[in-house]
Amino acid sequence: MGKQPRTAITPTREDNFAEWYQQVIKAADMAENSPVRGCMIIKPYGFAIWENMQNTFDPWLKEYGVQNASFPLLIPLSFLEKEAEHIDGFAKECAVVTHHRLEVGENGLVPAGKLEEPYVVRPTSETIIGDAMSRWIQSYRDLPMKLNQWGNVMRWEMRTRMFLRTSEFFWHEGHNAFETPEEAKEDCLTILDMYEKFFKEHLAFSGYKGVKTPEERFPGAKETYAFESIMQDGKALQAATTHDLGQTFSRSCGINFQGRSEKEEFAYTTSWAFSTRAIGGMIMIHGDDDGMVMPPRIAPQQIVILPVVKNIDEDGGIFDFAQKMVDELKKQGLHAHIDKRDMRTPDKMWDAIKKGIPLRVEIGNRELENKEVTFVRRDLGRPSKETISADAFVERAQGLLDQIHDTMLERSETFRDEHTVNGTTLSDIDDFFKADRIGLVRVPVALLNDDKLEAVMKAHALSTRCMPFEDEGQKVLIGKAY
RNA sequence: CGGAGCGUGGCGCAGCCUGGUAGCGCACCUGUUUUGGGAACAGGGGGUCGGAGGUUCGAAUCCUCUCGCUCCGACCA
Repeated sequence: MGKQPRTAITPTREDNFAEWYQQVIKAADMAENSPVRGCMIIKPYGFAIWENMQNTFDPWLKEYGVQNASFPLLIPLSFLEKEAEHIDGFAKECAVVTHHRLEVGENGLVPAGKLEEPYVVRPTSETIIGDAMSRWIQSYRDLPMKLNQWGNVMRWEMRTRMFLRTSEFFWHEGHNAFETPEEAKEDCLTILDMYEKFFKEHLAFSGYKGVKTPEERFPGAKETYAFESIMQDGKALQAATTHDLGQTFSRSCGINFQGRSEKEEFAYTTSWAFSTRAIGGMIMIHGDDDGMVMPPRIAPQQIVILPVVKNIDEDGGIFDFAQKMVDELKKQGLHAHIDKRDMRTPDKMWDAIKKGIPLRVEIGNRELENKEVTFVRRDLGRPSKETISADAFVERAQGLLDQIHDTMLERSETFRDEHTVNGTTLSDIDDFFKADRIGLVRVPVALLNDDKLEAVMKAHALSTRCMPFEDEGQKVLIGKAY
């Protein structure tokens, strides 16, 4: 191939953000579309990110007293019917299983064996977990009960986008039950804090913790809390939510128990989740025009070593030298590897760049002679190129990764701050979006009662994102969202 | 579900208007020289044009129906 474009990804973010997003996923080899409508294939490099998220977050849940379990993929239709609001929210997007057999017909296989009662492929599991809880909880002594499952759900979305909205997606869904409403609320806030910690300290996401407006609440919830993040195109992304379900589901599912006062009582339940959508958020927050920029603590590959050799079979000792480094780095728990593929070095470099590997190390004869390495930080690019002794690199590696994380988080926070503007009136909102500015507008919650707000929101395809805790419920963020 | 666009080797496209059984770039394979920010030359393999039906001596090209995908919108993790 001849001249390459200035950036590894075409188009650039500025030129066409949506298309750029797709191209980053493709270039990093994270996922691709599948033969199934709205469902994607998560490729090994993409799935490794999800596995790392699980490996990080799951121990935190266990520490908090949550136990993992697994509930059926299929939910009896009648379960969904139990909760009116819940149905309103999900009925339109349910895949339904109506048969249990295939027979050979004139035009191929046809469904046979019609089910008495259809099953719904779970869009979320409140009802079936609630049903189990109704049997498992008999006494206040059985509370609190904290359950979680890592699994997949299906929502027949009209329009899908890889990672951000697919018909089938992976997530974890937690379902807790408590004796009192205070405990349930406390649970929601505690888990929201865990989410914030996870997103900030591991994915380098900035965001706002806050309460959802009634329109944006989970169907059936008394209150929904969210960690709301902002993407480089100014749109908000709900990265994680916790729902205070009050007694809605305990009443419809029959989660009752004998209380301390010997009376029959209904439990207070919560549910909470984040999904593979977080990967989409990582791309849109951190990615640049050369592709993915992976947050170091979640990166499947943190350090890649590129041996710069003339001939892969005559490396002059570079591989041994590099392998010793890898061994040392691995002792520190770092994910380091040598790219030994039979490819040209420049192609390996671009591959590492597009995959967003935080630290790229080059070792050629120049380095070998002096026991040195040359490294480049993905977040800063070429200007960060440095040559230091191999020993020093091994010593500094963890610190460098931490610095990369800090830089990425700081960038994200700066972006959030620069793209959140304060307003006081409806026209502040209108003017902002009329001027094609990107970001969120923070306005007094009193505006929510203004009759004309709806028209303004509709005109610019806006929604209320959340009422940030930091504003003590006095302000609401309004903007576009994924 | 409304609007727009598109389905031709793995990917991106041209060909279609003015029918004559397929072409380009990248990727891939072989060889030589290369390899520190996307290599060069030479040779080579691979598609029947989303699907069905129709018109025609003949269809990727024309007609009808259908399926699917992408983007914008409404809905939503």
